[in-house]
Amino acid sequence: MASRSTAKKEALKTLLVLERFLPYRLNVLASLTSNALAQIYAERFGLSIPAWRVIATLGQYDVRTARDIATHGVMHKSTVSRAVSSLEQRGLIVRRPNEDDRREELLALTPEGSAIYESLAPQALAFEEHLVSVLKPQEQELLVSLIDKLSRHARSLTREGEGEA
Amino acid sequence: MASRSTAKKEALKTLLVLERFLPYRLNVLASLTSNALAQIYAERFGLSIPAWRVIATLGQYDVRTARDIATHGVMHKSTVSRAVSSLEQRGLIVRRPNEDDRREELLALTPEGSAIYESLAPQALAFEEHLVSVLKPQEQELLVSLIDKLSRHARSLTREGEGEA
DNA sequence: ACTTATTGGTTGCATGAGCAACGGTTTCTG
DNA sequence: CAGAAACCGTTGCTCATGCAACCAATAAGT
Repeated sequence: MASRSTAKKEALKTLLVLERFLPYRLNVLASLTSNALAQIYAERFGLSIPAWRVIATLGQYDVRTARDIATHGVMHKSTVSRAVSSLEQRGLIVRRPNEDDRREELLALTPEGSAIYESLAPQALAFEEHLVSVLKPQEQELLVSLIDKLSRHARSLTREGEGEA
Repeated sequence: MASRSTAKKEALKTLLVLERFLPYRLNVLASLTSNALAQIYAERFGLSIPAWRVIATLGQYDVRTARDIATHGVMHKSTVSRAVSSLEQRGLIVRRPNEDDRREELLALTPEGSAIYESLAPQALAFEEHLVSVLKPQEQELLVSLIDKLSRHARSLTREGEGEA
């Protein structure tokens, strides 16, 4: 399992160790947590990640437009659009045209949607707590502050602050 | 922009603040860094994330099977399979059947693949360095150790250690 | 040795997401 | 006030990806 240091030709030297590469580590960790979390909202409620983010945002803010949700959840507007359609079909949210600006639609959770939110949010928080329970409270704070600092910086490296899921 | 605390019915209370939710934060940060990094290997070399991981792994280990790469890069085997096909077509890697076990194929970079690796890896490292330059060296170490601790723990919460990109 | 289970890798299928173009509205500008 | 520009949201297209079924090869069990 070790490295064959001398191949036929000059062995190319190891420039980068993937497991130590920060973007890789971040992706792995994000994937792990996303997947674990998805087991909650996908298996139990049939929600996709975007759908879950829509619900979480509406649970947090009561009423928002699709665009607000996209910005807030760092999702593409088409992603949000489809998630919203699907949630509406399932009767979890309602859309109401904004009479002041008829381009946009105000979205809100239905009672059924709220019920899901109220059931899901505590489970999500419990998961989070369980996840970070390996860290000391002090470490938890530190982690969050480091992540935020990095995120702010990373945002400035990309052209914009848009993105995907 | 604040919360309308008293809606028609009982306003549902905010249970979860998305921006403070760790899995969300991790996803945002991972997306930001992935996208920024992808600008390097996608725009300049036309590589996808899986392709880049294959190259990085082969650059690191010289010779591996597809399965090794999948495990190592936390990718699905079908993802790796397709990435490998595409890289082979482009002449960046070669496959050689393992005579000892003819189910598997040994993969290695071609000179062209190595050239890309040798050009790309330093750029990736430079990007990483630039990214973490907002953190003090001490903070960088801390971040990595926290991430690793969390990753190990998260892995134990999922059924397996497989995943996606 | 023969059957059965396991493993490495590929591929068809369905889903999901980004992109870009579009329709309908509002705002900005002259 | 008319035309251009910006903006919200939708949709067709394409591509990436996870899943599951599958083929070929090896290992395990009897």
